[in-house]
Amino acid sequence: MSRDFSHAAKQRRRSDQVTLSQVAEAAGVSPITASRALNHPEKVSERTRNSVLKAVEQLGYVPNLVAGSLASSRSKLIAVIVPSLINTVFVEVIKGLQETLEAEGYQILLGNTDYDLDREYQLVRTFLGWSCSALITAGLRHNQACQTLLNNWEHPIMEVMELGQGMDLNVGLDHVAAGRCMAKHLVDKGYRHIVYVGARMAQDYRAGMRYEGHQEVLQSNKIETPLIELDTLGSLQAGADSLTQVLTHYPHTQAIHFANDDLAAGALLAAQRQGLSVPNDIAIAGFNGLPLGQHVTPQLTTILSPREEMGRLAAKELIRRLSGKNVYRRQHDVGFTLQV
Amino acid sequence: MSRDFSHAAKQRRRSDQVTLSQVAEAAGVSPITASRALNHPEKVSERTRNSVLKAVEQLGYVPNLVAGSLASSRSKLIAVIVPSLINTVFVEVIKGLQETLEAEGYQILLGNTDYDLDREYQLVRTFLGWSCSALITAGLRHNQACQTLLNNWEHPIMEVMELGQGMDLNVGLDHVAAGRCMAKHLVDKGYRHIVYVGARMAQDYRAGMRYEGHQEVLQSNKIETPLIELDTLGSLQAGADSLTQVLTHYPHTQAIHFANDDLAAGALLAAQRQGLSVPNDIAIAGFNGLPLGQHVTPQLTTILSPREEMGRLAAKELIRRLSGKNVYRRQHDVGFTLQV
DNA sequence: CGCTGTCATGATAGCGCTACCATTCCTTTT
DNA sequence: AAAAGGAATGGTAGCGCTATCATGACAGCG
Repeated sequence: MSRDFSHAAKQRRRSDQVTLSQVAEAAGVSPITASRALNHPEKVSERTRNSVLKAVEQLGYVPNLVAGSLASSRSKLIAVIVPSLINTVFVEVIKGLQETLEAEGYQILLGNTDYDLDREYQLVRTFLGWSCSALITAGLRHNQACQTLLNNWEHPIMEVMELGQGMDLNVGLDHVAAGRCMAKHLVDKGYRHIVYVGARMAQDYRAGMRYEGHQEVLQSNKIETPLIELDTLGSLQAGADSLTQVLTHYPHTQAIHFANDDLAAGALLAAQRQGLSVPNDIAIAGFNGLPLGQHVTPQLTTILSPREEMGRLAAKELIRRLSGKNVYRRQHDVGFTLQV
Repeated sequence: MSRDFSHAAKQRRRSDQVTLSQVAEAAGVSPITASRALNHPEKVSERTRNSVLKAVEQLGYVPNLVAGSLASSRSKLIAVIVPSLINTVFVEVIKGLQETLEAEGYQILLGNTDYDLDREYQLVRTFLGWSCSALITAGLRHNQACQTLLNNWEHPIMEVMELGQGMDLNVGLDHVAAGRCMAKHLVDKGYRHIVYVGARMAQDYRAGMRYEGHQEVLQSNKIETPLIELDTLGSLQAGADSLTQVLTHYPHTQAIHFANDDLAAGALLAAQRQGLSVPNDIAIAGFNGLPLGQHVTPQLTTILSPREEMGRLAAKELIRRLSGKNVYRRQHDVGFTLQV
């Protein structure tokens, strides 16, 4: 009869990773004390702490965060979901978030929905599975499944970019008001033939909200509200192309209100190449306040949104909440500035 | 004597999360079969699979990926470490990576080193703790600790952006050659007073490599190689400012070779504002081929690097490796194109 | 008819860590 | 002096999942 090695055979340390127990042994303490030395240094004596840290160093121990998260059902992960990385706007928000969160030791789990709410739901599901400590998502609109899932989730949720009644925390700006603001500016300047150019507004519904504000103002001034909607997302090229389209369809156009600065700058540069004078022959307005807009001549008329600041503020509020403090406000309006 | 409730008291399901066991029970199978139904659907009968999926749906089960990763010591996480998010170049690479990885069900764990190699080491440590399946990092230079850590790591490592002898996989381009290429172009055009403008080249050492190539060509043509180095990272504003600086220090300058397109475009637009004709009064060259450069008039002379493509290619090679196939090559030169 | 192989499923034992209580050894209080 | 409180440490038992092996059912085969 052969010996029973079944138990030994079941040993399955698949990696030769150094574990906390080995560190503990080397430091002459119990595993749990070693854990405390690393995660709650104030709870152990200085002597113990030092010997544990020394052992960590010597053995080249790298904490297994997966195991730690499972045991504590907490993690230093924060999910960030954005609709696009092409649009620099989101990247700038991510930058603000990242800067602030990383300083507090949080890691960003990044997801891109490509403006698809079903994709968003999938990402949320996955991210919840990683027991993230919080979720940051761009926008207030979600599909039903996502809404339900998030309502039953016990961690903070931060919705950024736009302002409104969110699920939990919210930092953003009022896009309808921004659209109104720019439209009012154009009307006040005396323009009466104003075209709005948007791109995939069903997806980028915030551009749609700005168009709503735009419409409101123009209609109350009894002005037509022609709209040109592009299939492609904002880019310099799309902006340049749209200029031709506008001039063909609406030859009397005096001003174009673009959904964003990429489009506007593309059109402005294209206009110059075609020998059109801006704003004498045609006025061009954008949205976002991209650096580019401030460097072209003439400067682009645009609405400046504090994107990095929005990210930073959102991250800060989230951290307050995560550390158990009260948040100042659940809703933050970061506002916008008209830049002429 | 009081009864012993210690066992009951220790029950500590801290969340009311639905577990796989509950799903299994609802579906009338064992937990392990439920696990198989979800992760290896081909290994269970269709009947079983369906009843498990139904139970998942009904109970709103969200898999706990942390537990799964711990048990299998695998995860669908991929760490991505970049030196900056301000520089759009890295964002474009991330975009390429993200697009490809997300399609294969991988999640991106994003880290930003701010061009600090010690910070990079910290990030790597953290990310290894999440048992990522792979690590993607920008650049071939790492500090000693990081190098050691990664050498002992058993998962694929992908180093992007630059080309050379890496630790494992590598996708990038030759920056010295790029610098040489542009310098040669400027010399061939007949310019003899050429200034190189870089920004924080100790950190952004790839810009430094391009400067090396630039120097090489100029020196072999017996041309001086004046250098202006800025403290701030590339931006339109910095480019505009540097133009003044160049013209003050080197009034005879015929051409400026900028470390990147942000700087170059900023200078070009500033030159136009000052009434200088480009390239007659002064020629301006950049690096990267940002869309902006192609829309200003005249078009920016630049070196086009396929950044999104680089990300996509890197992701694809990584996925090949992760799925156990052989990679085509460990090193990929994505090349560059001179755009006049 | 028993032998082997294949397929679907199940039982067991961890993955590496931390929550929760228990214990020890002090110092402080009345 | 005994009781109470506090600080440092340790033992035990999971967190929710999957790897590994074991089992049972059934088909094919000489």
